[in-house]
Formats: sequence, C-alpha cells, structure tokens
Amino acid sequence: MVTATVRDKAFVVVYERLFDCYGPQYWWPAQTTFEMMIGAILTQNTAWINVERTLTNLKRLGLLNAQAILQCPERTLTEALRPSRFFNVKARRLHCFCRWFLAAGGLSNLQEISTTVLREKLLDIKGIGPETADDMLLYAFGRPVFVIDAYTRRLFSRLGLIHGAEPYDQLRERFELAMQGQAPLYNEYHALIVRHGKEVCQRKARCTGCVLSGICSFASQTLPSS
DNA sequence: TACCAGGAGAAAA
DNA sequence: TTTTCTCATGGT
Repeated sequence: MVTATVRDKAFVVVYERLFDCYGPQYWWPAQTTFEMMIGAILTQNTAWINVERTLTNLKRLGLLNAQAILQCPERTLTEALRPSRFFNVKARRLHCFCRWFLAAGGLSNLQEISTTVLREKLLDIKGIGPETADDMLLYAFGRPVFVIDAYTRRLFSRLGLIHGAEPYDQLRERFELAMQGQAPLYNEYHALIVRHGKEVCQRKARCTGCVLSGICSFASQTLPSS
C-alpha cells in the first residue's frame, strides 16, 4: 500500500514548472496506434532519434502493420531495425508482439479490455516489461497509467524526491497517487520529463540553474533515509 | 578509446 | 531471490 506524502506534493510542483517552461508536448510522436506500440518496443534502451530512423525504414518497406512484419524476411527486418540497437533481439520481440496482436483480434478488441487485464496480457508477451507495457497503455490506449522510465528516475532522484532504485510499480503508484490524474495529464507529464531530461539535466549531477532548481532544497529536507 | 543513451530476459550466484 | 550478463548502434 502506497500513501501520498507531503513530499509527493512536490511532484505536482515539478509538473507545473515544467509545463510553464515547455508548454504542451503533443506526445506520443507517431501517426498510428500500431506505430506507437512498436515504437514502445523499439525505444527500449535506445534514444528516440535512433527509433525514428528505424520507423522511417519500416515505413519505407511498408512494415508498419503486424501482418507485414510477420511475413517479412528475417534479414530485411533486422536490417531495418539496425539503427535502434539490439536488432536481433528486437526482431524477435516484434514478432512475439505482432503474433499476440493478431491473435487478440487487433486494436478494436483490445480497446474493450480493462486496464488491469490488458496490462497483464501485455506483460505476458515475451519482450514486454512494465515500462513498455505502460507506454502502450498510456499512449496507444489512453489509459491512466504513469510511465516510469530512465528519465523519470534520473530527474526525480537528482531532485531528491526519490532514491531511484525503488521497484517500478512502487514508483508508478506513488506518481499516480500524487497526481491523481487522468491519461492526458500523465501523457503530458511524462513527455515533459523527457523533454527536460534531454534539454537540461542529462549530464548534470543535480538540477541546478534550471526551471526545477528550487525544488532540490525543498526535497532534501523531506526525503527519508533508505 | 571510452562512455552513455527512454529495457528485458536469461543465466549465475 | 537477487545480481550479473547479454544484446550490440551511434553520437560525443
């Protein structure tokens, strides 16, 4: 059981400051729902710029649908996936996902499933872990699920609001409890965290001299020892 | 040359 | 159960 704390109110302040600074981000950057879902797999441990190169390759080859990916020769698919690293692994993961997607009857059937059940189904697919599943739930299905990624852990641990090594679901629940929001809010928040991480704090030990600098001192007084 | 960047599964301890 | 290893591109 996770309860909201005074410290968690800082999560709201962080959101407000980021939104004031950067404005709406209009995420996820994809033209179709299916493209969003495979983008979530391709971005595993990979910068988005490299995922964009891969998506361009897939688009050029007409491989932005499940049937086409499954019918594509292995070598063609792995070559298309090369820019997003771990192309052999990701080719297998895309195959697993596409087989599941078709067996489930496609998007319209999946949209009828409750968030909890859909999350379990996604996590049962080989190659899809909590972050990838939540990316899909939030951005492809519009479900109110907060995505905890490397940018989120890095930013909030540097702010002193989390330790950084907490289990994925524990952090997710804390964010959801603190924000009490719906999918559009979580969507915007995650996009803002990524935007900020890329632009300002990627290589800094602490968030100093940026829009979030004042939050460090507030947080340092309230974070409990582990 | 070394390091880092939006994970996840398998193997080893 | 937890930790470590594997996968293996491209920019700085």
